[in-house]
Amino acid sequence: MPAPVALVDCNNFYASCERVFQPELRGVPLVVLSNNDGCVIARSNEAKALGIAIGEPWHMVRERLGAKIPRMRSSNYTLYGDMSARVMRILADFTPDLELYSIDEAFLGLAGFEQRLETHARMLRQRVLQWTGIPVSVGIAATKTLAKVANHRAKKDQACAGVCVMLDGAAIDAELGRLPLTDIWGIAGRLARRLASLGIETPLALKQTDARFIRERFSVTLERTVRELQGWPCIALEEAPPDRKTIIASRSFGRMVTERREMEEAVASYASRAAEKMRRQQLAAGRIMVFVQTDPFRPQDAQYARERVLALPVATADTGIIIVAAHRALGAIWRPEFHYKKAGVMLLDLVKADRVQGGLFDRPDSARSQACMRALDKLNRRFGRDTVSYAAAGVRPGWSMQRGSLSPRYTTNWDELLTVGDTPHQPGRC
DNA sequence: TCTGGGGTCCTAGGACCC
DNA sequence: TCTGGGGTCCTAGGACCC
Repeated sequence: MPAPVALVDCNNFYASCERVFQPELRGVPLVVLSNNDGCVIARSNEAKALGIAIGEPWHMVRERLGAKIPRMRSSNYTLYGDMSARVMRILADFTPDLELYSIDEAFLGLAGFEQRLETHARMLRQRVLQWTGIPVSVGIAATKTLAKVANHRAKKDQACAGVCVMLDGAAIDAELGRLPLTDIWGIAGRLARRLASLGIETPLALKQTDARFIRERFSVTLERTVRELQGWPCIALEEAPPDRKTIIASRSFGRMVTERREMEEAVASYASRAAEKMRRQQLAAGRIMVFVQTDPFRPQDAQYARERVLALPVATADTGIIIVAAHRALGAIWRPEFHYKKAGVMLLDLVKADRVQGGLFDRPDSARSQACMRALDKLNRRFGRDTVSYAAAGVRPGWSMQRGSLSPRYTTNWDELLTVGDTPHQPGRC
């Protein structure tokens, strides 16, 4: 019998966070909106009852509900991150085996608590509510996938009062027979349709399917889901979060961008944000990708979407270099004739910074550092303001360079890269 | 001049998660 | 008029190199 695992999930997390500090939002329909107040990303129970869907455009909600329009808040990720950290610190008091799964969810290994699972869970729930004001639901089962199912039940079934321990075989099967396939972790619309076409229409039917058959017809991932439904843990608790493999900074624009200069500023700021995130995680990037796209919701406009990947000469966490490289990548895909709705910067091939044996700057007065600073100056002059500060660019000693330890495929020429500021755009050339 | 296999990289897209 | 952002994993064709 494997140790039980709990999934703790904050109810309507973003909406609940807003309510903690704004009591007038309690008990009324409330939605939290995405960037530019574009669409709904969180709903209170009262808003769910109005039939508002996640991802529904805000303007459509307003049109549809007219006088019954819910309260709304623009999203505030700083607040949510802070509240999340507070909740997670409390959870850590309830188990030594904690996996922070997302901003509002955590898995808890409960080895040693087998005899008092329910009371333990109720204490946890009570303390989180009392100390943070955030209501949570707790689902406990033999595997992560089943803990998700139990959590779902804890949320939906009033009788559970927020906690559901699901360890009894008959009770599990009854629940799995009731749910749609898409309520199972890892199964969305496409997979559910493919399964249904084989006569597998409920999680219970999936559980009773031969796992090897599933691996052959689908994938090893879905096979794991089957075994997890059967009660065999296949997805381990990951207490130390794995390092990120990519970091993205992107935004939809509030209005169409048509000027290259405007796009350059946007991309520079995304590059800078992505690099900051990366340095916070002690990582360095081997490649950078920049993408731009028009508005797919305007079919009457000419559509265009391109991305350009650029290998950096060495893996680096240096904001200045990232910005210069992003600028260069943008030059390769920019076409003046389109109206752009979105752009972004992705950092790829991330490696531990301490294994890089150096980002770019061995000494601030090295030739390369000087070249980079000149490139930054050029960018700043071009944009007419301090787009990139040296401090933000991380121009400082602390990384010593050792080319020999780096992958030989990072062969881009720095001198070429750093002249980006004044090379005119040449189609097809990067 | 013709033949071919294997490997990596780039670009693009799909499916899933929160 | 108004349609999110940040992730993971996988697939596939073509370019290019050896």
